[in-house]
Amino acid sequence: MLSQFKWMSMPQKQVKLIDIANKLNVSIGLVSIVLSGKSKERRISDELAAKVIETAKALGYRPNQLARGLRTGKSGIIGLLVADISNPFFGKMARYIENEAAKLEYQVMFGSSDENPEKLENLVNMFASRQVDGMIIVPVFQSESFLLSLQEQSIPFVFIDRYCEGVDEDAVVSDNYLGSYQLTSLLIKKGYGKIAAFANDLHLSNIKDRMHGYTTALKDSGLNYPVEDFIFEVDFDQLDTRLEAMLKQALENGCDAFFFANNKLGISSLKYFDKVGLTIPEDIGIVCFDNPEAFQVAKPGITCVEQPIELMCAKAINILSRKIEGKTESKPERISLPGKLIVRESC
Amino acid sequence: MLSQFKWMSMPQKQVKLIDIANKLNVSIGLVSIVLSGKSKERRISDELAAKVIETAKALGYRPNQLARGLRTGKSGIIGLLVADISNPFFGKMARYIENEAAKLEYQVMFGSSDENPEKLENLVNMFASRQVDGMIIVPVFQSESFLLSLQEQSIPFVFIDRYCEGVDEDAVVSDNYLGSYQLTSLLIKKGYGKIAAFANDLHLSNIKDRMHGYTTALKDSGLNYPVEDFIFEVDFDQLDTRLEAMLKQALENGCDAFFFANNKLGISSLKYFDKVGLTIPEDIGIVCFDNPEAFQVAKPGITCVEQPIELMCAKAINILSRKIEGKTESKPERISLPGKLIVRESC
DNA sequence: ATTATTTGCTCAAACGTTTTACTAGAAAAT
DNA sequence: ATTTTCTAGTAAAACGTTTGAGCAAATAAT
Repeated sequence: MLSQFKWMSMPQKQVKLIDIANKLNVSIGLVSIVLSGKSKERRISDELAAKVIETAKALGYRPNQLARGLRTGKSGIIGLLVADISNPFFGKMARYIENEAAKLEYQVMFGSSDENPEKLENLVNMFASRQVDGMIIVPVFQSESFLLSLQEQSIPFVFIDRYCEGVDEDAVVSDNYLGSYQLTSLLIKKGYGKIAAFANDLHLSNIKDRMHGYTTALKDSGLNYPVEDFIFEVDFDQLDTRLEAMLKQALENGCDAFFFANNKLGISSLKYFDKVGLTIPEDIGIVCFDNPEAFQVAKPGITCVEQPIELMCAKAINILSRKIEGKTESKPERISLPGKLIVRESC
Repeated sequence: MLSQFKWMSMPQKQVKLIDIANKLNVSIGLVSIVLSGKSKERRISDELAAKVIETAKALGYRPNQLARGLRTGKSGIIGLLVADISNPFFGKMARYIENEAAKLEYQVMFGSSDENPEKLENLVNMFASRQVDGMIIVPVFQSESFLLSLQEQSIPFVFIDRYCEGVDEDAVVSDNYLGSYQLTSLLIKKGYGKIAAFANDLHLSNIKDRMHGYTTALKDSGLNYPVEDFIFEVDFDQLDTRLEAMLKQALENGCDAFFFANNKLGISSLKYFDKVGLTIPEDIGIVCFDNPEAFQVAKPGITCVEQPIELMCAKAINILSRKIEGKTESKPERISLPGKLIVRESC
């Protein structure tokens, strides 16, 4: 029985312009003109154009975007460089970028840098090699020099989530200062006196701004303690090993409230507090940047600031597409969009 | 001041093979040979090869993958088609696919189908148009016919998360039957008598298998009630509007326990139960497929089955890469990998 | 000393498009 | 009747690679 070997059937070459051209005895260029929608301006007769379109459809023609891209110099691809696509925050970002890009007929390639400048560099180079029309980049610590060199090359990009100190490029971020100020102020208003702040990497612009909001809120409230004793830095890759020790340390320092600079820190800490039997908000108060689903089902719910991810992505794609089209009329701008304060029961 | 207009500086054309060739007064082909690592087999002298590599580095050469791909017929890209990249389950999948693909020097493009067959078809066509070397596809309801036609074309793909009934292709899924059987059995063992099942789309193979595990566990325990009255189907896009009504209905039907077929249903329902003041596990028992972070911080923690996503992705890439290399020796296989039962306090 | 082989490189076609320049014939203007 | 303009199309170069075929010089074999 042949049917047994059905999975061995095969090839069926891709149909290309020349196949259509041959079938209709016209030139290959004509087919190209018609199929790229230039029939009018190149005054191809309507009947012939119709015939071309028809046979293209009949034959199942699909343009080869590699060839097209090579010829036109546009790949129709946007590169998205996040820290880690499996982090729900970046997952959402990817989705909105995908949506916005699709509106402009772009497709998205992504890469996860893991906050590692070398990985970022490799990925950016790969993307450039693939002739992406532009990139949306979450910059990482110590990537300035490379990103500066990237600026010299003719490929447009915009930062998202964070900006990069030494690199004067467009950036779209949420208002990290404001959100953190609000969260910290809320803790203070609720009567918590010694508030610890936990962050993953104090070098990143978004984290810096969040810490700035935190410290300023403290100062504005007249709370004066050696702030540096209350700011804890713990890398994501040390989360399992170092976080608990630091939380314990903070508690020993007399902290009765916690400000977490992002969802991963908040979630991991929540597990710890549960383990050691601290009750929220009685024993300790908690607030956090980001609004993952976990904060909604946690008991009590966690007060937080939700970032305007969709808006950020729309803005970013908007700016990027203008840059791609060469409308580089204006100086790079840093757009900072306010998030939404969500008050729950954790403080 | 010129520095004011720094952002207006520009172009710096991409350097290509011919630039290197000219600089060294050698042929363009030679440069290509050296840079693609074929110096030995094409016996280029070591010193010249070294010089080529050196100047390539000095000039910052980056191969144009569009041109390369056009010539070689390989793009080095794998397409990943998920239902929604912002769903943490698929986010993790994307990450592991990215990792595994990177090992084989592939890059990943993704697309979200939203469980919509037309979107899926469009995305697949776009990917094919971009000459992806292969695809990893989460098939959706009513995409059989299109996927069958895709089989006819020479582009290899493998299913992940679900298989597609009428389409005989390789698939890597988690053991949905087993996991669901375990979860349901656990509920029964704990003494819950009337167990409702909630699913998003009863047509999908993974959901079918989960329901099968659920019903079989019931039957094996001698529990006999009109199962169809206890299976609720609610689409993701109806989650906000219909879910609550169905949960209420289930409760009115006397259900004292719930089996949720995926994380989104579980999480949303959790919020509802909290709202109406039902306590878990006393009033009702709960189990769920998937292990999102929310289930770890929820109080009580939610008993669930964690899918072996990383392993699934490794397997999928493995199979796909073999297909890409044309080693299509064997009949398509369906690989089903067992997940991990995580018992918490929700039942 | 001739022939055969190896070494180290060059040539040019090809991949599938897009697009500029051109042309043959028809229609319009002189 | 000749020139001009328009119409509807063709031809061919170009995009940046890879690669099979070829070739001259050097080395080895006879």
